[in-house]
Amino acid sequence: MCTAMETVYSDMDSSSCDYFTHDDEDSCSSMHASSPSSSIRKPASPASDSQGPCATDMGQKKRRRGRARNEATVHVVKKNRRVKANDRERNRMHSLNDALETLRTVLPAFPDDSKLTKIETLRFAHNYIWALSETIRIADIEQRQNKSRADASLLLPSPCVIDAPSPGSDACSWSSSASSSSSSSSSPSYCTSSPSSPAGCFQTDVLQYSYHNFVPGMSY
DNA sequence: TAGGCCATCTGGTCCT
DNA sequence: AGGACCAGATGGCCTA
Repeated sequence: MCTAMETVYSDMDSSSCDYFTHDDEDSCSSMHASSPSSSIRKPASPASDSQGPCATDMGQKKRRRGRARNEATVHVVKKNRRVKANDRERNRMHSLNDALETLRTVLPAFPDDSKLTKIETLRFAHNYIWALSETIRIADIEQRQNKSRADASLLLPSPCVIDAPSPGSDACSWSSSASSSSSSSSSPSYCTSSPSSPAGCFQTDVLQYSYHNFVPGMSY
């Protein structure tokens, strides 16, 4: 980690970077202090400030030296601003990665699969949402058909048939169970439904499909 | 060793 | 003015 950073910084010192020129000896150390482990950076101490090119002798060339000091100050201000921006950007990317990691925990985990990459996570999440939507849609159609069949034949309604879909109802059982089970563990959520249900068969198929294929009509 | 993935830095742009 | 967001560049690590 540190070696990589050192390489980057050393390379940048030798490049045409405006903020880290060759006379900027402390740029590397200050950047190291802004590593992800510590956001506390060592401020420019008065001692190091006094070691500047114009700190000791403010004699005859006072005006000229004053201007040089101004330039140095502007340089330091720019550098500090850059360091702060880098720190914010790092934190922003970390929060983005945290969100991605949270998304991974919600997605069903398949055995012998290594960690999904970022792009795989996003694509699988898209497909997974599509699969869940399809499952709910199919289950809803199925439920309506059962109800109309029961009404037509004047038979007693099946115990599991409900009149109106509601949160937690059978029509939504898989999606809710999937979300609840996968939120607490990484076990495959497609095993939580009743295997005898056609929707259950569909959900497994559609989940496998969502994992291994692209959603129809989806462009990347 | 090439290629994929990732973390980080950087400068530009937009927004508040 | 400063922060958020973005895309490009760069270099390290890992794997086939």
